[in-house]
Amino acid sequence: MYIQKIIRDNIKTALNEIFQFNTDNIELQQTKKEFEGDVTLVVFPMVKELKSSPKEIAEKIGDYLVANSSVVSYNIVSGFLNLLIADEHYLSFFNSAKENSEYGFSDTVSDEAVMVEYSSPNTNKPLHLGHIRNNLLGYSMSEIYKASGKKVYKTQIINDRGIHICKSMIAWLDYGNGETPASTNLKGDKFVGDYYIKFDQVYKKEVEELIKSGVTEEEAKQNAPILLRAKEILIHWESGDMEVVELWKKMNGWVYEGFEETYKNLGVDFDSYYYESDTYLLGKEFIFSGLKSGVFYKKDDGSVWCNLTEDGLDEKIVLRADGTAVYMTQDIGTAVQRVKDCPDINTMVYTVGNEQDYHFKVLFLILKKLGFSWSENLFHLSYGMVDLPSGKMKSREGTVVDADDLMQEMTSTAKEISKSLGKLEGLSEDEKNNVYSTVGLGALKYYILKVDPKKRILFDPKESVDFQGNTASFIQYSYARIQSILSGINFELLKDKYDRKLEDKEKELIKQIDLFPSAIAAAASSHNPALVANYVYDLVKSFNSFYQSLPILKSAFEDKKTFRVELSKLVGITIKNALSLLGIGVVDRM
RNA sequence: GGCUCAGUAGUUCAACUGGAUAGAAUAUCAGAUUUCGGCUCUGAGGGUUGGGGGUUCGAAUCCUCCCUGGGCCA
Repeated sequence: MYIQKIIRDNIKTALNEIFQFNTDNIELQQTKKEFEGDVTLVVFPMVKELKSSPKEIAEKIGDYLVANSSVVSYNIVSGFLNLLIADEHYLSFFNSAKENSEYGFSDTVSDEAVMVEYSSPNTNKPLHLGHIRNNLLGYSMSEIYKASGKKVYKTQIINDRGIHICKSMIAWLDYGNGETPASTNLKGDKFVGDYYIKFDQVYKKEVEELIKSGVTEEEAKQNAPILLRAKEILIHWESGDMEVVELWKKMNGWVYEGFEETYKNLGVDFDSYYYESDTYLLGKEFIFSGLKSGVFYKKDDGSVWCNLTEDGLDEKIVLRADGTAVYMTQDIGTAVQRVKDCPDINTMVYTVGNEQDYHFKVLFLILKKLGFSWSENLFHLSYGMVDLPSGKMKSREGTVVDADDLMQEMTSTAKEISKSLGKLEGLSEDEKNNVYSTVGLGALKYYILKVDPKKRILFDPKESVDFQGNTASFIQYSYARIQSILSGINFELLKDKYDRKLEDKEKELIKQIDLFPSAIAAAASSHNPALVANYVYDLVKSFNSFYQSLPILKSAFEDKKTFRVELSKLVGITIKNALSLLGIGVVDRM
């Protein structure tokens, strides 16, 4: 049982008994260092309701708590009630948590599931830095939901159809000479991506030549021969032309192999996959039922629209005049399909960049108007762009940071640093490589996840490999240090009873550990992994302060030493568990 | 033009979603230690929270006008 929760309950009873007042709005916070106490109740919010002065209310609650709970004393500073909690309370919490290697994770699983969509790439080019942020956010949120007791489905929708893949196809037909990823020793997604680039080069050249021959720029852009042929392929694909479909399958297959490798390296995975080629025709049935119920209306040209002006938005097209689907149509259909596939879903999270904020606002509103019960619990996990110092990333201009290259770079930087520290003697080559990638990728993941998703990140590769400061390496290092402390301990000599007053640093550390579950809950409800990242950083700082001022001796068998060793161990478990929610691993030595 | 998100120490980020004197790291500076400077400790300075106005016991946070930047929509 967690300390803050117990105090919260105690205060509730106190309010009920003294004032016959019931509320869930109890504002607790950690007491600031300058004041005496452990937990602070802010009494201002109840002043109005209770029609009494803050001081009077605080006194009454304080007296009640001292008499009826583990609060030993209190003080009041202008409407802040600072409560001092008995050591035994911390010790009993500590005793119940210390052997639990799953500490912090919920041990019950809700019947209701949340589906998290992330990654969702196009199949014409490799994953880049933007996808990395997307994947890390999606994966991390999934793990955080799980830890908070939710059942989770991880999924993605792959944009496998359309003109972009046809461009790669036509370029491969023209210039591929029958080469394959295997024959060129290239990763499948890179291989296909190269033909997309090839297409663009040829296209630009053709446009230039057309302009020289006297055609206007606009016309040239639309009528370049290679583009016309790509469009033709798309039409063949849509009519189910066997030859085209086979080629399409083959090339997408290469891409998927490449993607899987990247996902594996990044440490993310999925429970299911949706493909646009399966879903792009979905959704029309709901347009028709929406027309009947008056949610949508038809314009003279036959296109179908949704009027959202009453909700402060504008009108939105949901079906084209020729009866073909737009993105909105598909997304409606896909959402319904997902609930059909997994009936226990009651929440869906879409991890998509903030350039689509408006799209999702509209989508959620339309689903609500169509009357789906689950539409109340849709969330767009929107994130800012990852910029480079040199400017915005554009796939055609070659300034993208490729996901695989970046991961490789991070790993080799970690290798250089580890080598110069030289603490990995005696490990096998495999073990060493594991350390390098855990540290290198950890640095990347933490650097990205510690930032509020809404904000844009200026990604400076140089700075990201700076291992000083608020970084994963710093946290991983603390974990490794704890393991090295534990490795010298004879656990059979340890005592299991501690009868003494806690020292400040010890208490501070226990308090910090105690906050882990609430950090998870907060991260889950605000859809923000950065809260977990900041939590673990604070924990490590508390630990370092504890570690520096209180000796932890290797031959621990006295009360004090035993206690500190076991406390360090629990800190290690907590760090490991918290990092795992961010997809970051730990190592015993580094 | 309309909508929307962001703006916090020199820099990168926090601030438990309205709570106490806005905190860390990094950079800078000053001490300590010594092996010429690097590593490690200790400490200091650094802020009109983009700007003005409002709401209340209390505002970085909420409302309202501007300014700057990003993104959508025509």
